[in-house]
Amino acid sequence: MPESVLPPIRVLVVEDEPLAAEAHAVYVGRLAGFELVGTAGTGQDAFRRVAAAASAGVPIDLVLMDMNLPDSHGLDVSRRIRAAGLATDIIAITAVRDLENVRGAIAAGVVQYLIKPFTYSTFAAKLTSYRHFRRELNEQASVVTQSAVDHAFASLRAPADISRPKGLADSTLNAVVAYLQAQAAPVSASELMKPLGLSRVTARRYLEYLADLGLVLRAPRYGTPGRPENEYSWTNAR
Amino acid sequence: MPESVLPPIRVLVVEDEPLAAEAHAVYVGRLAGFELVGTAGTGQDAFRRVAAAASAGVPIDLVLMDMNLPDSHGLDVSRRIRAAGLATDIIAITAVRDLENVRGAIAAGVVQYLIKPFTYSTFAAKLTSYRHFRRELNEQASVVTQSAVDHAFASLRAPADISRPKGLADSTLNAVVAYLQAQAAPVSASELMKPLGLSRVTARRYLEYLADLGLVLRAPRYGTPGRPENEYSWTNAR
DNA sequence: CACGGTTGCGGTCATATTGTTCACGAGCCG
DNA sequence: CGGCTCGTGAACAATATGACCGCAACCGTG
Repeated sequence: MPESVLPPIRVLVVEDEPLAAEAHAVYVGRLAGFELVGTAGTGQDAFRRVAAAASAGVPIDLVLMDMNLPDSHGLDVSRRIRAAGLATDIIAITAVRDLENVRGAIAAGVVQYLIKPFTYSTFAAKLTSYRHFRRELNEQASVVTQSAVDHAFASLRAPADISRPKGLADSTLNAVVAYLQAQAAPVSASELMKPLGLSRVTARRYLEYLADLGLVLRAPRYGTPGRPENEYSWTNAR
Repeated sequence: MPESVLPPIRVLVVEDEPLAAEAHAVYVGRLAGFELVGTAGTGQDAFRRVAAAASAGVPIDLVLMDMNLPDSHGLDVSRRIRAAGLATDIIAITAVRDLENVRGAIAAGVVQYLIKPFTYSTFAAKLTSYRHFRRELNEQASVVTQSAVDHAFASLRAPADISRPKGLADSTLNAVVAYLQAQAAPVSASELMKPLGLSRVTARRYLEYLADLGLVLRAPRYGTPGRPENEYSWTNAR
């Protein structure tokens, strides 16, 4: 079953302060799987861009929305987007951190809430977890089970485990990546253990990590007796 | 922290089928910390009730929204509530489980997505996790931290218990469903084994499962020698 | 027209092989 | 020397496969 490479997630940065806007834009550009489609400085402009993109057939997938805009509040813009029925997800970015705003953000269908100031790693964690969510939904042809839906919703939450190789050693990781890149055909965990001298458990752990990161594709291999074996292949995309 | 100080979460059940509405109402009543404020049978009625309660100063906290309503779609009602800026959370309840609806639900700020039919324990798990979320937010003073917000979001979408029958793998199930949906003509178990690389036994097991769920139709195929072969076709129900 | 033979799928079971988890040990750093 | 990190091996759970038998409809003969 051919698994297509995912198109990048199209992002619009909404932020009135030029310096911050620039910073966010740079951050987005640094992340794999995201494509910056522009920045907007006002609520008006933001809504227009989102609506225009949707009707032009190249919808904006994600908006990084500052709450404090010169002409309106970010929540109002979010509500307008909702009211128009646009299928755009929104991550709120704000220095305001009172309860009412958080509640309001959730009620406006905001997917994540980032409090300024934040570090790049926090930012990256949020967006990565969003990418995770997108990928999981895309892997489903059609959502069939409650567990699949639960999984998708759960990956919208903020895990701190992104890009933090916990329990993984850099040297081993490098070896695995190098071997995968050299190999044209997909590789299974058992096939990895011999050439690299790793145990099955360890090999699988690294492959699984890379798959979660979206760097390798994972697909079950049928046809042999026994539980199906997952095979992993390096994605040359990007 | 004493739980009794919290006011109950006020719930509105939106469901046009009287039997289901009654069942949901009973379920809500059985859960501690929730208070049923009524049921609505149409989208119009639902919106009116939510708006009226908000302006009367006794806002509805949570709506259990059926997606299939006689006068409009649940997502449209959700968008209207959003557009009005009402701080009400929504849990979607639906038998429809395609990708588009799930995406749309998230974009409409839906907090959880329950697939009908569900057991009481699934229902209870979803509402309990929502109650957790409410409590966490209420425990905060007016100023919140990033980690507190993260925590709240996480428990908002915490996965509940699941009940995919054992012996079936999600990835295989997805592959089968995807193939069935892509195929216009009915498919037999043997015909499924080649394109997906599955054995006949496995293919049949998944097809049989989907048939039991009512997602595919099963019919014997006559005219060929040998025992008649069952053919399965995706039901485009809805 | 009746009736046994042929055919090829339906259903079940044992088997194979991996995924997962857990406790433990080896190396490293302070 | 103590604590932390990472890999290993073993035990257990999960899940597809192959083989086997029986069945239900076609297909011949009488």
